[in-house]
Order: sequence, then C-alpha cells, then structure tokens
Amino acid sequence: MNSPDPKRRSRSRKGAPGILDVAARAGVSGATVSRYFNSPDIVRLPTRERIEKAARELGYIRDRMAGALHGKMSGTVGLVVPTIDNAIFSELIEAFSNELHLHDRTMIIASHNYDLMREVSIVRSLLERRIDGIALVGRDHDIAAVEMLKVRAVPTVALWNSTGVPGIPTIGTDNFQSAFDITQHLIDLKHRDIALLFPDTHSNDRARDRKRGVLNALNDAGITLSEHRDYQCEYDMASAKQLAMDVLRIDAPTAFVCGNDVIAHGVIHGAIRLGIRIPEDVSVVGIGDFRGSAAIEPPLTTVRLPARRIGQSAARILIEQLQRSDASQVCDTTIPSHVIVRESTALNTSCAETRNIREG
Amino acid sequence: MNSPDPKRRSRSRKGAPGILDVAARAGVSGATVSRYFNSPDIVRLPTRERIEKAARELGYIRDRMAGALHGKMSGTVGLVVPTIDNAIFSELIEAFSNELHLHDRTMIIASHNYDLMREVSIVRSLLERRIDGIALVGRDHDIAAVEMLKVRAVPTVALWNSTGVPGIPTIGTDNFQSAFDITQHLIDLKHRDIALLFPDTHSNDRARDRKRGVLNALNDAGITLSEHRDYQCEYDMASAKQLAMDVLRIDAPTAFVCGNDVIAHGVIHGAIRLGIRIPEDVSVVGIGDFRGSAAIEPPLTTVRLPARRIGQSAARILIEQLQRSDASQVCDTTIPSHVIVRESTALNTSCAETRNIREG
DNA sequence: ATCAAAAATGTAAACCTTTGCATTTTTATT
DNA sequence: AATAAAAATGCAAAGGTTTACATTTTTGAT
Repeated sequence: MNSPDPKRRSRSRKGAPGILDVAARAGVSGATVSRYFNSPDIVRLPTRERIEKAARELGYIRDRMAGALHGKMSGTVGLVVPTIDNAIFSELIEAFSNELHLHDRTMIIASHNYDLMREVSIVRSLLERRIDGIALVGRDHDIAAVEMLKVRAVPTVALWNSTGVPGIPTIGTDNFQSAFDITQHLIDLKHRDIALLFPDTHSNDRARDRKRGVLNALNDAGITLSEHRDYQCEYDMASAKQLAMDVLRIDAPTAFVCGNDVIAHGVIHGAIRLGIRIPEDVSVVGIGDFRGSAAIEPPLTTVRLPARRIGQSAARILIEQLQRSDASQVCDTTIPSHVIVRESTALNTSCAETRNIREG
Repeated sequence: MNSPDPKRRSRSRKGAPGILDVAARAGVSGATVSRYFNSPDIVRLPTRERIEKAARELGYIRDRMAGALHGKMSGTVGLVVPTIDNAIFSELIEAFSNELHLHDRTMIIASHNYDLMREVSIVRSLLERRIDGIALVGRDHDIAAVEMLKVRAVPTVALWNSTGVPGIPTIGTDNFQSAFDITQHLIDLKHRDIALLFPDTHSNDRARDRKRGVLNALNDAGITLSEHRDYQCEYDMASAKQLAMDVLRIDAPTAFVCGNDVIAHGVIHGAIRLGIRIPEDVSVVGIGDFRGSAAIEPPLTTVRLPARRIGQSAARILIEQLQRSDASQVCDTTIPSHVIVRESTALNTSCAETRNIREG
C-alpha cells in the first residue's frame, strides 16, 4: 500500500516516523500536522481526524527538540535542590513535579549537595538543555549562576525562603519566624536552659535564618545562650542521636531546639535509649513537620513548613511567568508556617520559677 | 569594535551567542568550534585556546537540542519511579543522578504514584524529549510503554527487582529472598505467631515478591499463617502505627514482619505508645534498612537493600549500553541483600518450645 | 449564485548544530 | 628540501520542526 517513496528520510532517529510521514499518510502538508499538535483547534475537524489516525497508526512521537530549535519552549523546567535524599525536600520535589506534569511540562532535577560551585555547573548544564524556567532552593547562590540565568532571561524562582535574591521572586516560608515561634513556645513553657542543635550554617541560608530566629527569641526573653549550648549537628538522625546522648549524659539542658525534624528524631531516640523521658525530663522541638513526626513516640512538637504548597505554588508561578513573557513584577510569596504542639514538650518543672507556680 | 554584521541572527534565543558567533570571534569556522566542544583533542592547541577564549568572553552555552537533532545523543536519561516522596527511592534516585552527572548526563525524573497508565504517558513524554536511555522501577509495566521503548530501540533497564521483564536487563535485589531471609530469622528465634503488614500488592510487584518470600519461609517451617494475620497497610508510618496498636491491643502476635522499614517504624512507635517492650514482648522486622532504621530506638532488625548501589549500577549499565549501541547481551544483575540483626528482635519467650529450652 | 472576508492549508526558509567530504596545513620520512 | 602521509580545518548539506507569507477553501451575506 505505502509506496516506496524515495524521498523518505534515510534512517533518521532509528527510523522513527517524523511529522512528514504523518503528513503524507494523512494527505496533508507537514505544516498542518505541526499545527495540529500545537493548537489542534485551528485545524478543521476532518483534517484533524485524519492526522490523528495517521499519527496513531504510525506510532508517531513528536520531537520537542526540533521544535525548541525555533526559540520555542522546550517544555522542560529545572529544579535545583541541595539534596534529594532527604525528607526535607522530597515532598517539595514531588509537589513541584506533579504540578508541572499537570501543565504538560517535564522536570529536570539535580542536586548539588550544598556545593554552590556545583550548582553553577548544574545551571549551565540545564541551560544547555534549553530549560524554559528554573527553580533554585535557597537564597545563597553563586553570582555566576544567577548571571547566566539573567543574561538569557530565563524565568527563575527561588524556593524555601521568604526573602530572596533581589530580582528573583521567592516562594517559601519565613525561616526566621518559624524558628522564632517554636523557640517562643519553649520559652512560654518556662524553659531557660535550651540547647541548640544546628548544622553548619556556612552555605545553608535556611539554617542560618533559623538559628538567628532562635537567638532572637532567646534574646528578647532576656535569656543568654551559654556558649557551649550551641551544638553543631548534621542533618542526620544517627549523629543527632549520638550527640544528644553525649549532651544528656554530661550536662542535660531542659529543652532542645533542633535545626530540623530529622535532628529532633535523633534526639528523641537518644533520650529513649538513655531512659530519659520526653517531655517530662526534657523537651524537644524540631522544625519542618516531616512525614513521621506526628507518628513518632512521643509525637513531635514542631513547625509545619508546607513543603507541598511551596512546591506547587512555585511551579504555578513559574509557569505563569513562562506564559506571559513580561517577567515584570517580581513578587515574593510567603507561605505561613504554624507551630504544631504535640507531645514532646511540657512545662519545665525543674525551673525555680515553675516550682513557685506549682507550690503557690 | 564588533562590526554590525548584517548576517547575524535576527533575535534567536533571546540574542544568546551561537556557535557561529564564537567561531567568528575566534577566527575559525563553525565546524571547528563544534569539534572543539565534542572532542577537544582533535583541534590544535592554539586554535583550541582561541576558541576557549572567545567562548568564555561571549558567555557561550552550547545548545544540545540542536545537536541532538542529528541523531546524536541528547545527554539526558529518564528515571521513572512510583514516588519520589519516600525514603524507599530517594537514595536510589540520588545515587542514579550523581552517577549520571559524573558521566556528563542529565537526569529527567518523573513519578507515577503506582499508576501504570500514567507511566505510559510519562514514557511518551520522555521520548518526546529524546532521552538516550531510561530506567524503570519494578517489573510491572504496561505493554504500551515497553513497546514504545522497544520500537525506538531506547536502551532500557528495570530497577529494584532481580528478575525482570523479558528483554530488559534488570538490576536489583531479590525481593523474594530478602523477605524469606528476614522471616527465617524470626523463625530461628522460635516465633510462630507472626503478623504480616504489607501494602496492597496489586500493582506493586516488589511487595508481591516480598510477601511471597515471607509465605514461603513460613510454609517451609511448617507454619500456617492464620488468615487474620495478613494485615494490609500502606507505606505510611502513621497508618502502620495505628494498625499495630489495634492489633497489639486485641490480639498481639509475637512478631511482626513489615513490608518495609517505614511500616516497621510505625509498629515500633505504636508499641512504645502502648508500653509494650520491643523486643522483650514482641519482635519487629522491616525490609529496606532506610536512613534512620539504625538510629531508631530500638535499632531495627531489617534487610539491607543497597539502594545506592542499585542506583549507581543502573546508571553505569545504562551508560555502557548507550556507548556501544549493540544492545545485545541483556544480563540481569542481582545485588545481594543482607539481614542486619539489630535490637528489635529476640528469642520468643512465650512459646512452649522455648520455655522447654529455658527450663531444660 | 456571487463576492468579500475569514479560515484553513501549503510552501519554503529558518532554527543551531553536526558531519561527510574537500582542502589546507602540519608532521614525518627520505 | 621534497614528498607522502597524517592531521586540522573549512564548506555546505542535513536533521525535524515551526512559522511568515502565499494560496486555496470555506463561510456568510447579499
């Protein structure tokens, strides 16, 4: 039936049918097929049906790369995170990805392990793939990366913080405020001897903001944090557990405020191992409300950071930016966080002040 | 300085410089610049330096899409997972991604939430992006997806299982064996009344294999699993905790074998809440050895599934397949799993047989 | 039926790089 | 120094789609 047309592509892309094959089979020109795929409504119904049939029969799959060649959008969006392998970000990633899929875009994700130089190389690599837009987690970025994006006018959003890089719209929560609030909760419970477990804040602006929040709350309450109460701890349950056990054995505070929930989980398990009761003997709070924080025993008092909403909003805002190319108004979006009081915190009973209240 | 060459591209890709701009500035032809980027060693040193300088000054970023048009590789590889937001897969993903990055490829990831139809649509979307290769998690896939990949001869690997789809090389662990082994451990400890907590096995072949493993081990030991001991439980800590509490309150078994570590964590916390001691009163095992399983209290006895190694191996094997296009020998790779005995299991003291041993 | 306007379709150039082949330059050999 | 062989470079076509512009078909009003 199909005549051995000599003009057929020799062996392109492993012989996969192209737009022209579909066109020939449907008895229309390539242009029409192209139009059918890009805006079906501008081709007449009968034609449309013929094209659809031909495409289906041939198993045609469009080649977006050839399209992107024309300055057309590639339909891919980049997401750059510090790490994938972490409950912190996986919710965010999934929400972002799903929202993108809903709008027929594909996500390219890459992680740089908190290495800002590697982030630059990732951004370059994404740009080579002609991403339509990009989302960067955090506020700290190398100038080179931001510059490349600016020069090419690639729509960009920064995630996870509420105040961002100037010129880049930011979607996230106020890390400072979250930390402030959860610390205030501890202060309200009369805790005065509070230990901090935070990761290195050098190239991690989220952790930095949070720590500042804790410090400010403490300061406002007239509490001075003794030097040795500022422990450094990675985002890792095992090390947090170990560290907490050391601290609890030698010189237990009445409360811990942790850089995130993973650290808090570690502290809780350390306490359990030592037979120290939470919250009776010591209170623990985290930040993040990760999956599992509600189910752990005791359920963790923490700050709910709406990762899914951030991911979803970010995708939406980015897509909106793509559609109207006037990347004009850069407005930051702050998504509120809430302290969730569960069972890992209690009134400090060892404090003199508290004792007075109890005895009074 | 730069003459207003009328031949310049009108406004391509937002005025970003192309290979020809670099060529002009370096005083060579476009072909040479192209060669410089693809195999630097075939252009002479002085030329090379001029090109590099020009590219740097112009801030040139190559356009891999235009390159891919020539049947050349796009440099992107797809990874399709059931879900990202889950400790099960995030290690795998990260390892896969990192290995790819090492070989200068980019990963496109997508999740289908255990919906095989959506997987088909994802595969199509990836194909539109001209991925060079693809990794699919699991053994259950819609024919349409496999067929599309086969027609286009896209190198494919299946992950996570050890026995796979015919014709697709598979890299993973033996889920059956893992489950068998961990169950055997429980049997060795004289447990006879064992409860199963597994998710719906309908479109989840991993869970199905594991369950079969448990059942076989039980059967081999001459233990018949009473109907009501086969509980269905999602991969979610909170529901596992709730379910475990219900079970423990009404009719406690002496041991739980859980579909994965997340479920096991839930069981442990449920037991803690009820004041039931692990392992003294009840033993618990998981499968997976997720991040945190060693740090939890009590540390979880489980099976270590080398997710990172699977991810890394998969990426390597895929890349190797890309390089030599003869997708000839399809060999499955089984990466061994190991039972890790920690502190959540103990000899069953309530069993008559055990009592005899103790009293004997 | 007729004609103008609107809608649908076709033609061909353009998008940016890669690559086969031709040409020039370099290197090695005598 | 001359020559052949090898290496480096240039020229131009190709790769699959989009799109401005030209052309044809349809629609709606008379």
